[in-house]
Amino acid sequence: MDKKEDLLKEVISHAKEYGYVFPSSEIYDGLAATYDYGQLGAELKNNIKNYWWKAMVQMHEEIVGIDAAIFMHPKTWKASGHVDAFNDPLIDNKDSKKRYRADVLVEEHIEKYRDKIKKDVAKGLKKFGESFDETQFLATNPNVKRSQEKIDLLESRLKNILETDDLTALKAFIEELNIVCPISGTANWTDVRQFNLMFSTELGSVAGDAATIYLRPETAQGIFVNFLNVQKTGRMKIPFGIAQIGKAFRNEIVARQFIFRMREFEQMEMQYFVRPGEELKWYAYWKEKRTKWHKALGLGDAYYRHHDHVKLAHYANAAADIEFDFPMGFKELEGIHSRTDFDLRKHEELSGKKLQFFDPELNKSYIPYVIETSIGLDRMFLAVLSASLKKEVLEDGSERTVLSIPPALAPYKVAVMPLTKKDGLPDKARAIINELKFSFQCQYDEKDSIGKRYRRQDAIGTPFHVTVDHQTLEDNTVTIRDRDTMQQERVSISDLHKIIDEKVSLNNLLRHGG
RNA sequence: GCGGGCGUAGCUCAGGGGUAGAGCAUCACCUUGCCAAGGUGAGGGUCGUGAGUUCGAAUCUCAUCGCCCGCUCCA
Repeated sequence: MDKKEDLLKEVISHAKEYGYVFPSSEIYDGLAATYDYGQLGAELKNNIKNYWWKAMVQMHEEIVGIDAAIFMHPKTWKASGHVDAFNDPLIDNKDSKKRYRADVLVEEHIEKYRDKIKKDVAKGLKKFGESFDETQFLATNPNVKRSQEKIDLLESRLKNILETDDLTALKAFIEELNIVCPISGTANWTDVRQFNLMFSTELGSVAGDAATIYLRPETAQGIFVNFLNVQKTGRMKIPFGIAQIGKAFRNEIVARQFIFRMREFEQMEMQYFVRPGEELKWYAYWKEKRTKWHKALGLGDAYYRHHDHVKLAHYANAAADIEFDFPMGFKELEGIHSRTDFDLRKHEELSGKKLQFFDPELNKSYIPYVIETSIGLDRMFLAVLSASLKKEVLEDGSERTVLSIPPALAPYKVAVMPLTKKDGLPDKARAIINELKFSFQCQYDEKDSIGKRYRRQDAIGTPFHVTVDHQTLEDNTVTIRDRDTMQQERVSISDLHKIIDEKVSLNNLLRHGG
């Protein structure tokens, strides 16, 4: 465990040291759980986006991409369920220091009465044997009736309290029911506090005129509200998908673990619209497809595992996570959800617009079912970074730090360096860069010993290192060093482009993971 | 929010009432020339912030702020 924590620390400090990720607003002592992507981080992030976008949009003629606004009509969040489902009343037990959802505590309390009824039924069954009529028993047995009345009463009171958002009453209710913490066994509770998971802000510059709107907590809704626009203008036929990359905002109660859980984060989502009844087929299809996309990167299959949800969100009828072995252990990297027709149906209800597709084969209209693939870009970034960071012990016993980022994602593709900064070698190196820069992100470095420069490039993850030496001036050959094997090869300058392109091009990735 | 840890140079840290230190990094020059380790020199810190004690505080006291870790939510 300690080892794992240290690993995350190493990733964080490496990320900072080499310009991948900086703590946000650092000169003002930082802002909790907010990070800025630096000069190399921005490149890596863009490359990841690119790989995703091309694999999803470019490789699928039935998928198109959009870029919806972060601001959306407030009704959107009413429809999606975020307004109701993501306002959690929380309460802490002062003795055990554990935090609970206050409404869940009450529900669990109510559950006890349900268990009691079950026990009574079991008793009844035992007593009456084969002649036992459960329906009649439930309706007539005085114990059961008493329990049921209690359940009904408590449930309606809870509903009432939740609907009025009366936090004081909720705490009083918990105290009245003598609910205790399962850990400490005490009823020493803090006040109930509301945690709104959505960030609100004001739209409209004149005070008083302003309407409260939210920063989107997920990008998916931008796709759903545009379902009809895209379907009609793109003449899309089911099944088809809409992809989007964009920021989303969640006021997490606790945002932590570096860029794994941030309040401002970026999602890469695709909603795939299918015929009702065919959703589980497509769900399986996308689960496999997305897994392939990940594994094509070559970080190692052992880093991935599936986690199928047993407990499903309010909108889903099947859900699985692709989990990644982060420095903190296996955690969710991507979610594949079968969202049914929940979202479109709700939007249809609240907007009054018909969000359906006329299927000529079936000769009828229906609200499509949706399969969602949703990956956290920042998490993907962390996955790539943490799996790539290695400390190697070389044959001679010395150590090297290498960032073996998949070449297609690496910020710099090639470093070109003169062996010495004399005899015109720098000019020659510059000349090579001036050709390569049209295809690749290049870096020039002439400072320090050549060995030191190699190690610097290893540390930032540049896959190829080209060195110009005196022989270069005679026959136009250079040495090219492979970051991972440290092997060098002497090649002609005119072959450089081909050699590098073969390895850093997205094409190969897309062939295997697209 | 609660509990724990930590704030001294870009990084890692030492120092513990008497005017700020090391290693690495950075920059310049010299040297070397294919795997981070040569030499010389330079720049860089109101010791997180504020108050108190003291002749004197980076050091002691109090407060405050920030960051990190854990706990319930999620991509």
